[in-house]
Amino acid sequence: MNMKSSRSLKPRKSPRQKRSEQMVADMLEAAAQVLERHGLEGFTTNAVAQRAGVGIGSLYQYFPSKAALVAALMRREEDIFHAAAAKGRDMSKGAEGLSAVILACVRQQLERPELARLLDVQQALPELKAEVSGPSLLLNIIRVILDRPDLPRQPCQDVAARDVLAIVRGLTDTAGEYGERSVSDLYRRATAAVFGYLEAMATLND
Amino acid sequence: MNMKSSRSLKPRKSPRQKRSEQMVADMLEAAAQVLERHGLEGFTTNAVAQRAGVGIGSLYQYFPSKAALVAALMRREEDIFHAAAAKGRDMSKGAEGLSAVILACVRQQLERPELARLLDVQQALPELKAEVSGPSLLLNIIRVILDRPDLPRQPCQDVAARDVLAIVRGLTDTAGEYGERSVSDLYRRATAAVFGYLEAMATLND
Amino acid sequence: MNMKSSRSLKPRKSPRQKRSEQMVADMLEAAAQVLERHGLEGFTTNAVAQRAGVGIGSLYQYFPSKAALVAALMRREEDIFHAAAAKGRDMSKGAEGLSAVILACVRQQLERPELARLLDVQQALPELKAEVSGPSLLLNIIRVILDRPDLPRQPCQDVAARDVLAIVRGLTDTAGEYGERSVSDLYRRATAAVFGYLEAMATLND
Amino acid sequence: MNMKSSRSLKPRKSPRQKRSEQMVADMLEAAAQVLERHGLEGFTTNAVAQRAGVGIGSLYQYFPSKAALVAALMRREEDIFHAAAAKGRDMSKGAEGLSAVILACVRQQLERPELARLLDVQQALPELKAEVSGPSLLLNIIRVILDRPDLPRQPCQDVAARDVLAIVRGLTDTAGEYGERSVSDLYRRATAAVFGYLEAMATLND
DNA sequence: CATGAATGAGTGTTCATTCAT
DNA sequence: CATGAATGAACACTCATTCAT
Repeated sequence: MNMKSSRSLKPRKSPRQKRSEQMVADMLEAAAQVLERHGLEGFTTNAVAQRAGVGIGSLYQYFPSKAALVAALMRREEDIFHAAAAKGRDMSKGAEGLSAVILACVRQQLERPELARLLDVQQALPELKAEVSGPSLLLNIIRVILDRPDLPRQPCQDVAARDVLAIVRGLTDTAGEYGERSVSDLYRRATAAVFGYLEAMATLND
Repeated sequence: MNMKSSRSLKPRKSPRQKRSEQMVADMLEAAAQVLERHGLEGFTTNAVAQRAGVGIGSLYQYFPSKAALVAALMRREEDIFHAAAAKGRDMSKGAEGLSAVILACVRQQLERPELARLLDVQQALPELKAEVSGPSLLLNIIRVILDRPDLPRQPCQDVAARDVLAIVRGLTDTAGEYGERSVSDLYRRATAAVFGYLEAMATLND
Repeated sequence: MNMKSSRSLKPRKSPRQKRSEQMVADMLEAAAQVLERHGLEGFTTNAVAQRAGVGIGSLYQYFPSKAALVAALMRREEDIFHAAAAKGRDMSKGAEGLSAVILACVRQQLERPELARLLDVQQALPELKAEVSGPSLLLNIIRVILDRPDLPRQPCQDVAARDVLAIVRGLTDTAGEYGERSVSDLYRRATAAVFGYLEAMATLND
Repeated sequence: MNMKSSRSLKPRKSPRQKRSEQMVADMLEAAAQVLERHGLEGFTTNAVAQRAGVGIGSLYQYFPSKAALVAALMRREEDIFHAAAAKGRDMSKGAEGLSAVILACVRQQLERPELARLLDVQQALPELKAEVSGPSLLLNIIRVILDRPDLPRQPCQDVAARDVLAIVRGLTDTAGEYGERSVSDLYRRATAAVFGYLEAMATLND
């Protein structure tokens, strides 16, 4: 993982044309697959290019560096995620909204567990720290939902939101490692943990 | 991170003599420090040897590969951990025991957050997957504690134990990332999450 | 600087039409500017095309290779040069003629010092060695001038002509490196060196 | 010629031991030969290592970068040079001293013409500009010699010294390009040029 | 046994050149 | 013709590992 630093992580060309868009999408999917199948060790730019069926040079036309590729992949996953989670935000009942978000997390994780885990790891790399919006979008959504009146009042919304995410992430990551496949089962447990936490915290504060 | 695979990860020599024992300990601590201070990127065998004040050759005398070094480091952390957690197992009250384990986890994490996080990451490397006893020791302890009559009955003790650990891990890792320093605060939240989860799961099953 | 070898260095099309002529000129000037501003390191065909405001493909339509582009640029500089030097050849007095040539050299050098220096360097590339007419045109002019009766007789006109050029080149290149800007000053010194050499050589031979 | 920048150009280890010294010497000689035989194009770190009969890794143990290797090679040539030139400084007669220096230059150049020329070229690379002491040592020697009373007084010693070197460099480089082999012949001409210049400059100033 | 010089496969990245549009 | 996306050979450099001393 030797990436040249100090370089923009933005994709090189805004893919306006259909061709480019498709190419970028292909490369990202290839990156995702290489990461899943061969792990961090096998995750080389050349491998990604090969899997995408393009020359290594092409990859570098769209992503100025390996770090940029990883960042873009993270953004992609974020976006899928965010779309699902956003629905939760629009629900009037906080409990329903939160459940929807949790379900989205569980689904995402169980669909591509290795990918999710490895991206989580990468997020801590110095080059990526700032670049990627991080889970802040998701955090914001959760913060908003936690404000709904039907949910137990939390001592600190920020911390609560962060913890909710942390709990779900811990559960899903571990589930992924153990090869769990059942969405409904994991969903049930994650919900239990989150709501259990929220209630316990609310009680604690009285 | 290019490690030759298919190689035993056991230390090369059972360090019977005092000198050797000390050396191994020094190397492990050096590895821990390099990992903490310079991250995955800077975690090279040469750097570890240098920090330990020994030749690279010596390092390879005690650890047949980088993976073995990492494995040993994990075992070391495990052991520290296990010692603390074991006390929880010996308490009669399940709630107290579980709290003790949680406290140990939180302490461990907040003491050397980066180290814990990075080791977590490495745990998934194929070479290490099987080798390291994994969190199973800890898991066993938790399983035993969950059997105590004062704790809510769980549908499946194994899954519950795993989830408890996952929840704590998620919370502590995230806390580490956010630079949290307060043991008591994090401990309170982790306890809330775990007990909240256990109760919710017990209720769910009725 | 990875140029495919064994390829004609002649421009691909004799630019009969105005448009083409202009394009070739633009490209050459772009090449000159890139070379000056970004040095050998930044002198890439893509950079040249971009600066010229044309597609990289167009550049290759007019120059079959990077070497050909460099060769053409050399020829361009040669030509500018030659025009100035030719005036010297038409003067009746040898001393005046030679002075005119020297002045032309000095001017050329101080105007675009980096360009001149870098082209000098390239001249030695194997692909360019033969292709470029070389300084032979200039050499011829100097040979002719050295024949004028008012100049000291040289043991060997060919060598003398070559040396004269070498001396001027050495002085101007060095001056360029040191950032000299005064034409008159450098001109004075170059004249001194050249005439000093001619006289000394003539004396030597008596 | 893509060298990572911002890196010390000092050799990595001061070769105190015989082995290291020999190795460094071998690598430098290998670098010189590759540069001579294959030109700038073929001058790759791998080629140098291969010619030296060592692994590429070894090369990088002694030189932290390609630029450092080039710098060291320059210093080596400098030193050989300097030793020869220093003798000229110790002669009482300025004319003799200067002649000795010129002879040294000519010899050096005709011995390994390509090497000298290519190193001259590299000297202008940004990474090397400051690092290499440059011709300043030689310049200093010449400055000192020019002070001898038997040599014509110059308007500016600094400029004169620089010009003397420039003239010799111009002549020797060109001679190298034309494949000249006769030291005595080139020496005669270089002397003529230098002394001719000095006298002419002295006269000019009266 | 300790050492660290030596190794070289493997990494990220560049850039001259081609060719389908 | 003009274009620029695509290509891939080649490069500088790293680091896990070995082995002669």
